[in-house]
Amino acid sequence: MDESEFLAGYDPRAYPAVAVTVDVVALTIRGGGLRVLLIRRAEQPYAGLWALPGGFIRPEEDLPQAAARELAEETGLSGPAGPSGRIHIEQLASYGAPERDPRMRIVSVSYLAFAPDLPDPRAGSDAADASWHSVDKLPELAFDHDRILAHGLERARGKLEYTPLATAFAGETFTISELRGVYETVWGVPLHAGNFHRKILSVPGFVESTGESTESGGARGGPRAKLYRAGDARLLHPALLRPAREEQIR
Amino acid sequence: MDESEFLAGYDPRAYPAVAVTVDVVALTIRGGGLRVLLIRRAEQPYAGLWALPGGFIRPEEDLPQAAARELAEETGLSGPAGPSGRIHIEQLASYGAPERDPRMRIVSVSYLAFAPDLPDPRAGSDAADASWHSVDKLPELAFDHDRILAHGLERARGKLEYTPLATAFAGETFTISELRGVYETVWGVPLHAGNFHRKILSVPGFVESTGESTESGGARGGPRAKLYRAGDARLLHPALLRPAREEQIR
DNA sequence: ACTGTTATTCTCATACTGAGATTGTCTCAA
DNA sequence: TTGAGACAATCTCAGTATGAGAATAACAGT
Repeated sequence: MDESEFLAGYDPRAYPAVAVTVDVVALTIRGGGLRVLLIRRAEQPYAGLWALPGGFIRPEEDLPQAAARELAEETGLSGPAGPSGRIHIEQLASYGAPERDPRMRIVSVSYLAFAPDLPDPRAGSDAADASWHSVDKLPELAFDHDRILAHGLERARGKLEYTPLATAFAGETFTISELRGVYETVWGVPLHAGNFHRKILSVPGFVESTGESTESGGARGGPRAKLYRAGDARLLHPALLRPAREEQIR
Repeated sequence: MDESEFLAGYDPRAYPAVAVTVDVVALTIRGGGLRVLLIRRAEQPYAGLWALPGGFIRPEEDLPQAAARELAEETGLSGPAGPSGRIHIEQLASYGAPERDPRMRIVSVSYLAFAPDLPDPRAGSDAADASWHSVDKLPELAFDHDRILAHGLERARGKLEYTPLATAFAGETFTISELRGVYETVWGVPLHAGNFHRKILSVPGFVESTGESTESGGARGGPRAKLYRAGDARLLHPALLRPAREEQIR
């Protein structure tokens, strides 16, 4: 059945109510680990459990706007147009199983956000608590948010392979080692420092030199490192692939 | 605002009505070209224009079910669980700009479907007409369906690179040349036959030999070709990359 | 039988990757 | 002040993958 025909013949209000929400998988790197923003639910159902930040779309806003607003409400930061200007937001997927919310039919459009070390969240008026959780030791999540989060993590890991988005987790300028740390943290595997260095500098447009170096060597020694900023490439070519895992292929 | 709080305090019916539809970008290869299933709209708005098949989700069905149903209604074929068993369906993205439908707020969850040479569509009771259109010469489309279709095409082209989905466009068994034809058709570029052959056979799990060959040579000559079927790989490693286009990278 | 087509296999030069080693700078603690 | 360890940056080398072209042979049609 086509939209227009439906609408021509029925009063929308007479149809079973469907609500649309956005849920945001917001990732950042803090304390050496990959973390996701979670809020503790104050109300039933799943009161007391942790959940992804999200909420209903408003009548006048587009989906990406709703996602940026929900994220801003929890972190105080805005998206690409905002003051920080360095948050990447992209649509992830939609979930609409009839029983995913026990009260009514809710279709959730999920978004994935990356950003460099974000500040502590401020609990919104509607959330009992909000904080960054290591993705390695997650609490039980409300609704199907565990599935959404797993999808977001897999997307983030994949995106590092063929886009320069790892730079979105780093500061304005960064060293090759810091960038390698981003990859190692998100992928959870150690990388060969020499090969990584060679690769980053050989991919056109990934990074560009600032001409500067760090003020001092590393905390435990080592020479000063050259500083880079994100380049103008939108896709990495050739891609920077994760070590292949056989179980992932079959 | 969180879902539960909203629901605890408000009657959903009092909120602005939102409707959720699924729209399907169904691709097949016919007549040597890549084609998409379109239906001609019978009703306002955009009456007479072509649009992607789609419609409202039903209260008891999940999103993928709704997509499979919409596709089946137009083609008479079902998805992976159906009799044909060879149709691939995956979620594409969601679109929810407030003004994308002039009558009310509609959020559309789009799906992408691939299948081998599908039969002519049967016009549903709700559509004036339905047919396969070459993606190279498309008519004007209703709503934002041009954008959705463009997204679907780009997704399909990308998926051929790192998944064995090209086999979903071919029959149960196929020759390496037929598979190459799928890539050339979807990507719109000629590929080196020898290198393609080497590549396909060297990627583990992409295809497996049936031990058979074609009954006769090609229509215009040439030896009989060996027949293969889809292998058990879910990801191609290493990937089969399109010739890089500089404009795509920056 | 002859010509043109196409499947399949090779060759070879170039590019990319993983693993390991080298060089030199820097921090820290004895 | 000096020695030990950490680390940035570069290099080597073998193995693997890719692009381009060519060779071989089986087949259809004339």
